[in-house]
Amino acid sequence: MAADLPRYRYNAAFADTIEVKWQNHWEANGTFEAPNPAGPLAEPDKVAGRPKLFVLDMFPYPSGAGLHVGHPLGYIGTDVFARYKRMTGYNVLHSLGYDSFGLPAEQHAIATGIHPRVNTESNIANMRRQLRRLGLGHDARRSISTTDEAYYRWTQWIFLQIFGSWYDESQEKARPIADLEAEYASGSRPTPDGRTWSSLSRNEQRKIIDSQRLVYLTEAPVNWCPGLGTILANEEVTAEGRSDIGNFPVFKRNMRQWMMRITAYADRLIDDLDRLDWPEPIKLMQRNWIGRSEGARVRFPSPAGEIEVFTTRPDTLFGATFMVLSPEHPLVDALTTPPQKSAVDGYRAAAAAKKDDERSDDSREKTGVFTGSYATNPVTGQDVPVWVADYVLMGYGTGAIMAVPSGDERDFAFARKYSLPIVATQRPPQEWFDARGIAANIDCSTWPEAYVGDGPYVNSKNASVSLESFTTVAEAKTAMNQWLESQGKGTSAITYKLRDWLFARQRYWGEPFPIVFDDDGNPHAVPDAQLPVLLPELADFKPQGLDPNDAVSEPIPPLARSKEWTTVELDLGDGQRTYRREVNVMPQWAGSCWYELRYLDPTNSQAFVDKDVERYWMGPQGPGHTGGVDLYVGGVEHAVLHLLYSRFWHKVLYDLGHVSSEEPFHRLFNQGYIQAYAYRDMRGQPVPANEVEERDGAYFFEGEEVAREYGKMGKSLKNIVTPDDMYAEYGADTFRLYEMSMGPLEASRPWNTRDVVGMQRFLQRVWRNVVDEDSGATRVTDEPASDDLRRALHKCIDGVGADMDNLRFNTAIAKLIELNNALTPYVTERGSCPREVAEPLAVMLSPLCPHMAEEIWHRIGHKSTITYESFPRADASLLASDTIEIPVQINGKVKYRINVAVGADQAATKAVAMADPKVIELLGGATPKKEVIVPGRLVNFVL
RNA sequence: GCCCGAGUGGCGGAAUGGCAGACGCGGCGGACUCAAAAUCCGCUGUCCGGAAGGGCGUGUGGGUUCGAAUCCCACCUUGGGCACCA
Repeated sequence: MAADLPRYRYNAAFADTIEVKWQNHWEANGTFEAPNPAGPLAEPDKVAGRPKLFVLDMFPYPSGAGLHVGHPLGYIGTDVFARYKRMTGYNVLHSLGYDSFGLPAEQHAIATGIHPRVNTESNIANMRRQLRRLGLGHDARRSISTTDEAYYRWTQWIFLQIFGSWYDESQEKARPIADLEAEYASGSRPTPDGRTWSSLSRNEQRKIIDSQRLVYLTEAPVNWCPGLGTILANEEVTAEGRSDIGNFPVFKRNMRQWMMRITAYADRLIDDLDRLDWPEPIKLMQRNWIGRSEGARVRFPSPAGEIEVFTTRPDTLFGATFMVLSPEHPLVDALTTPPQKSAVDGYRAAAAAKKDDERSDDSREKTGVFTGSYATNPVTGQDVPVWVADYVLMGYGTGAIMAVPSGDERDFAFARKYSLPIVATQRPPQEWFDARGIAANIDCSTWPEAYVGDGPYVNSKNASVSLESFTTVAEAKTAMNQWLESQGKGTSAITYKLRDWLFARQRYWGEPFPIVFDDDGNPHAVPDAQLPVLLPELADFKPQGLDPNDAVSEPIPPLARSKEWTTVELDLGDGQRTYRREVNVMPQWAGSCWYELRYLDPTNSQAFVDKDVERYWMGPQGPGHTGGVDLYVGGVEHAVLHLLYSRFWHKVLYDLGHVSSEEPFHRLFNQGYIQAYAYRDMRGQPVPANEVEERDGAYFFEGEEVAREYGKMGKSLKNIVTPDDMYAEYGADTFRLYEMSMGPLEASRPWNTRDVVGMQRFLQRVWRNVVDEDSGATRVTDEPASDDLRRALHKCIDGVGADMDNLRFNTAIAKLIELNNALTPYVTERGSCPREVAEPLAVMLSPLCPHMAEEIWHRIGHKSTITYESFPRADASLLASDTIEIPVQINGKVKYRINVAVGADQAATKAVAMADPKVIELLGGATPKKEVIVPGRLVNFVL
């Protein structure tokens, strides 16, 4: 019965009382407000003399479903780290804002008629409430939302900075577009057709300039769904080429779109990865996404004109025995001979019906058809047949390849299937033949597969070039590239998989473009004084649905509906004129490309961030350092897109001199995910996970056996557990502690509510050791602790500090539990708790469970917050003991343990071992063949 | 198909070349209680054995080493990512 419980028992109700009390106290006192060196939040005297630390969580979307227990994992981790670092003297900036534009709010608005802003703001309010109750030490003044007009004013401003720039390849940086125009005007840069700048019409000049901007309009291939009136992502298109929603036809076609020239930064985005403190797998994913490949463009003469291919292996050109064109390649018609026409047309029709990822399925057998024509290999002069195959995609390289079956697995399989010639260009090493059980030879008819790697070149010379003196790919590539260039048959080239970023959406709930068009269709920047360009109020947020089968219609986005908004009178230097506004909006990525910068200076109305403030929090920390956020924590799902787009925007801002850091995120840490079990009944319907019982390894719901699966938490799987459930049952401190104790931060793990109670029991024991449960009085006294307890304390301090530095909160918690387990019998026996243990224990606990620590801190007599107390330092003299127990092994197996003096050398250690009666017995009079004695570690006798 | 992770008690995990299983959950036994809950104490990898003690054990099979959960090779399972990228 609750009435029988001690009045000051630490339980959920009591935790709720103190947690809410301290959350209110911290808020009222601005406990976590971080001072800036300059600008509106400047408190220079508080900044002086402290190192800085900028800790950042990935920007959350305020979902209408609210948080489940998986969401705060990273937020708790960064909070523990930030709180720990405050205790070691750092000026820590930690805040959290909301990435609040986006599709779900818009779809909610379409469904309900409620304005997306209303819905978005209530979602944010709910998420703020859930997170506040967690006790996160955020600087609330810095919490911005991308939908704030004061925020997206600067998103638009940055867009205009990018729009107002071009990439100067010679300087390898972005520069203002005015510089480019000045170069044309002065004649230092020739115009494309050689006419003088001043002889061009204004429209001609505009075309030249606009085509070089970092943001530009171009025809780009998209999935156009006229029935929905919008463009769809690949994943929104079904295998049948219809829309997921509404089942309307989808047409793949080119449409005029805003693009961002991220490809201009491809090399820097790859190269600067080397200077970042990121997990290697993430760097690898970015490198692969950018996909830099160095090779050559080679031209093969053919009856239909030259066919250009890109190859990464120009050194194998002598082995190119056929060519393959993508079915969409423009020369296919001209190359197809009359007898082959029906076969080629049929193949092309079949390929057109397939989706790219289907064509990209490597397990699928390669298919193709012969065009009937031959091209000429430019190094051998031989005729090579030209085929069409759907595994070659038009979107990559030139849409045509030279096939070298001896050196490429796909080409090899294709050549075998269609009996095309295979000529070796390199001799594989002997081991290669041995491993495949065939005699070494360069007759590929005996080879079971292609050979890829270094090896002496064979069959690789003509009258003017020979590769046969080379043994490595790199040397041969260089030589072949030189020859191709000297003969005018090709050029060395680098291609990238990365493509420019499609930056327009036919939606309502996004940032409007600060762009207007004149009567000639030329885009102009909206003057800075007129930012932000606000979203117009609308009654209906849906894109205009059109005739579902009209493939050539143009989208009518929601913003186009407001006639008084789309038309605007402006004076852009040519007098007052009428312009029409851009009616697309920006993608959700825009707002998340620079949010970390706004946390630094959230209220600045003069600049997106004060330069001194940016330099302080994010500037380079030494020569060659990129600068950027000191710790960025988030899930691996953003490995490519968000992290690449933000890096790109940041580099543009750096080039234009707006920021001092070259990279936005210096150190990246990928947290794991919390997942959960879900259960389905016989019909495959999810059943409530919290009502499932386990018996003998099987699972039952209402008496019927159900199947268990493991995966995400979600409403539809009926396995959601929310932070609110945890606050009600255990309190925030227990919840925080449990999430941190489940495993290392980077690991994914299953949620198990049943296990949470262990952390609550731990906090109860701590509480009871310091406070009398019946009276609420402190049990802390100034009596000194015993030597043993003091040693346990310092061992704990030493270990916990190291674990916190390395984000190893799970083992830090285990060490704190051990200390408390040592303290418990001590307090039970004496009825009091030594202050010299209670205080450091409270301080060490405070990053993890700040409310209880703050409560204890005040109950034992302190008046100010525990937040800025110094983290305790271990006394080295108390860490060492006089003797140490080490194992004695016989043949590498532990048989016995001996105690030796700390610092004993090999001889002394051996002497102790050999003198021990048990060791003598184990040796049984034999003389060891070998003795391995590692001082301080072990003794091993090999008999 | 390719790339990158991960496989340790009944469960989450600890140990990153030197004592496998810290800490927590669960389970078993005990104390307190009329009883139950809560709390506290003890035990808890597995096999053989009455015990003392011993054998075996980190997905599987090999290898390196005095010594391997840890390093190397091959395979299996599983999670994530994806691009036939020429």
